[in-house]
Amino acid sequence: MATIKQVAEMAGVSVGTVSHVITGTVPVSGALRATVEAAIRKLDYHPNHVARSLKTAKTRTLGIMVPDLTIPFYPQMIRGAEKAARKKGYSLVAVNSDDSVERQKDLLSLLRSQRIEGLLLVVASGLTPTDQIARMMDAGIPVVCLDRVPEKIAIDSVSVEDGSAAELGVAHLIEAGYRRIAILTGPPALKNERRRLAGYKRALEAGGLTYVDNLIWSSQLRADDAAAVFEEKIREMKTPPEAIFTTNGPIGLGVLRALKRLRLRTPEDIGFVTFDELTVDDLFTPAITTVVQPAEEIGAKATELLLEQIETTAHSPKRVNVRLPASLKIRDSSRPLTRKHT
Amino acid sequence: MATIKQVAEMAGVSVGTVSHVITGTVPVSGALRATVEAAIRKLDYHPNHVARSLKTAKTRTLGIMVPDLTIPFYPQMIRGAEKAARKKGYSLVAVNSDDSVERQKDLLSLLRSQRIEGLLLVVASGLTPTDQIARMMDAGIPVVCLDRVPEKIAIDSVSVEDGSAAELGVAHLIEAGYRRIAILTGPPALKNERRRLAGYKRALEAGGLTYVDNLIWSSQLRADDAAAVFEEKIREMKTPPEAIFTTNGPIGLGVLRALKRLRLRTPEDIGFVTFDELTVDDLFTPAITTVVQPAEEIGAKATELLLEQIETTAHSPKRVNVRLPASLKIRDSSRPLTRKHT
DNA sequence: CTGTTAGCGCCTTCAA
DNA sequence: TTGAAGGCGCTAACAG
Repeated sequence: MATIKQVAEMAGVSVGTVSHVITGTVPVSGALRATVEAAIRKLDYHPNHVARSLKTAKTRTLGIMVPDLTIPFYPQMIRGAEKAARKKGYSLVAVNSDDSVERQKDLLSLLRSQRIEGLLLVVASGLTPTDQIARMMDAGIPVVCLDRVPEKIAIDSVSVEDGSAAELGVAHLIEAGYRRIAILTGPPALKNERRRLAGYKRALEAGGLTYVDNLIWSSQLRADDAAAVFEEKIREMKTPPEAIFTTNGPIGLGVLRALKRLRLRTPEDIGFVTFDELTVDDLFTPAITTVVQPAEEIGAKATELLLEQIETTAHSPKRVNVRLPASLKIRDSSRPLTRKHT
Repeated sequence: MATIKQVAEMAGVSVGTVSHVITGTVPVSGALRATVEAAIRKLDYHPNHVARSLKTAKTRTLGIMVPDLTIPFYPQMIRGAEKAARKKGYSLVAVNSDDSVERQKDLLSLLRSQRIEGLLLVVASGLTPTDQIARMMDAGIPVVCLDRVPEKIAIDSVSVEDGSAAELGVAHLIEAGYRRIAILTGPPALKNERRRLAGYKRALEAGGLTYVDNLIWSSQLRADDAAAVFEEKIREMKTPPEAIFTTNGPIGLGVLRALKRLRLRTPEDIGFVTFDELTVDDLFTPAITTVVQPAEEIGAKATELLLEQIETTAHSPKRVNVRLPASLKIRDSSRPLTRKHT
């Protein structure tokens, strides 16, 4: 690998001059610039970011940590983040925590060693060790949380407007004539899940319905778990609910599997609306009505926030919590109810 | 950010000693080790990888470039690569080229500046500028290609066994009773596509069928394009084929869309088998029979190959081209034909 | 075992 | 506009 010194030699100038033409911070005469550039090409020289970073104490690298790259929501988010970062000349190093607090800890440490200048974080779903994050911020590395907003820590965040997004979905079911609407959320330990539940309640109230505790269920964030919980609940009820609302993708998928096993059709036997797209295209059935999060926007917005913090030396103490609106993609699973009900 | 010097000071030892306890290359007495570790914790010290890399000329970082993070195949591949890399203490920086040769060029340059020690590459689908890649290898940075195998360049690669994978799918259709089987491939410029086409032909021959040119179609690698080509072909034929085989996911999706628009059902009106899973779960219909590539394995195997090259200084000149077998996931769209045919 | 020290490649004053 | 030189944080000899 060629070094700046070799380039300087070949061009017959000093390393300083080469550095100047590369960074463009100091003017260099056209003639010299040309010889230098020729040398760069001839040697296939690529400035050593490592050395540059050491010198400038700036890596121009951001970290982004997600729980699972294979959940479609996250690659979309990453794509949004990457676009925003590149626009400002930053690179992204993406890591996935497998939703494990342990791994998250290791990776956080790794990212710090790599001297990322800022972190986009989707926290792992266990009890988030806030001290890890706090230490990062103490060290002057800005952190913006996405999607999941951790509690007990003042931190910038960007996520969907949980409450109104859930309201959107549930209100739609009510409007379609469904009355006994159950909800299956993720762990109540997650703030987002609680806010989605709150949105559900608000929608019911606005629709003149009262919520009953035994229609409010929760499970872990895995499809299998959700399927098991749902099946059990349905089995132990005399009359099943008219519709089910789920607050995220994996759980929605689990419910769908359970429905199949229970030989229940949607919407014929039960109405269904879920957070997050369950499949990649509209042409598959059952066509599920979904509350769609603006994944790319979330990634982009979070990155902008992060870069702002990085680039303004001023340590602004005010926390920003951006909430982006969701949209509703209406499909078959929430078709208006025609049967007679109370 | 604390430095090694501060740690040394607090622990009352030399930087050398601190370095020794960190790297573990030189034994340090238990007592000193303990004080040093205490200092590290107290200062929240994280070794500066940037400085270390500069000194050792090793970044322990691999690059991986894919055309599109939102195609499910690639995140799976990345996951496999990441696991394999982490096992050996390497990190991955993932970038996506948007399938643009231009962007690929920029990113290759960026990765070189970042001093990655090896590259896992899925080439962008235009005319791959092999010189870019060649220069990389000349610079001593090993490259392993995944999925798409570029031509006109001797390079290690890991991908599915294109030919036999296609054979698998087509033979299955034949066995199910289909006779006039059309194929829609991606651009013939891609070697993989040509090999899949060859597999199709082989399967036909083995089944005692002859292939006819007007049942061999190709389109760009985008769903829209595939849909358009398929519709046009179907429209201009007097008798449509009994089945269609597509050689990758986006194209398969396109055909599915076209079928819907044409009001053709599968398998009732036309049998259908495609490369790559079209949806995330089995419970959606139409349930399409697919040739499934071992995505994670491809990523893992490629990484192992790459690391082997990195860690053996010996510049072994022999090229390895690993081909992993695909499996067939049989679903409804290839149900045995019951109608009478020739 | 422990300490000392010379760079790794680059950018950035500072002088010329 | 150009060149010379210090030092970023760390590791790897080497010396003690």
